[in-house]
Amino acid sequence: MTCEGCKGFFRRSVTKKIVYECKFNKCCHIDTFMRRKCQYCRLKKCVEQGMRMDLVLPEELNKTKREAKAAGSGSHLCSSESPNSLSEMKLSYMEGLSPEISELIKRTTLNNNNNFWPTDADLASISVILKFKIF
DNA sequence: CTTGTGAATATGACCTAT
DNA sequence: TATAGGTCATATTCACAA
Ligand SMILES: [Zn+2]
Repeated sequence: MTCEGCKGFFRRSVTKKIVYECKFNKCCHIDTFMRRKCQYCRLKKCVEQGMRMDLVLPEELNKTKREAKAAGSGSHLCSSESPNSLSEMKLSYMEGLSPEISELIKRTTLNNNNNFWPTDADLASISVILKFKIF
């Protein structure tokens, strides 16, 4: 649940993978006025309040979706290299990982119900996960 | 060092889609 | 119906000339 402003801000931030920077101490007070003054702290608060980046359609997938729609009725000529599903896309990030890490990621993000999300303890035990852009 | 101006970016209220 | 992406007028920031 969020306002339209933060909804748009969050979506733009995630899809474009923008990395903001706080000009102060990463602890700016965010309200309807100040939210426009520090994007870093705004995004930080969005996450703190529970907004999840994994609920934003990754740009790469969104692109194939748009292309499919733009193609109109004739759904031919679809020789795109882009992934056709979230699972397919996430799998491309699995290459080169140890089987243990790979399995852990699969179990926590690919096949299970939408409500499951790793706890801080889970994340701490697999800091390697932070390397993935999609997170 | 101020001010004006137009381009580039970001925002958010409203809309559409599933 | 709930929630996510799309739209685009408006607002803000930026670059640079005067
Ligand atoms: Zn800040």
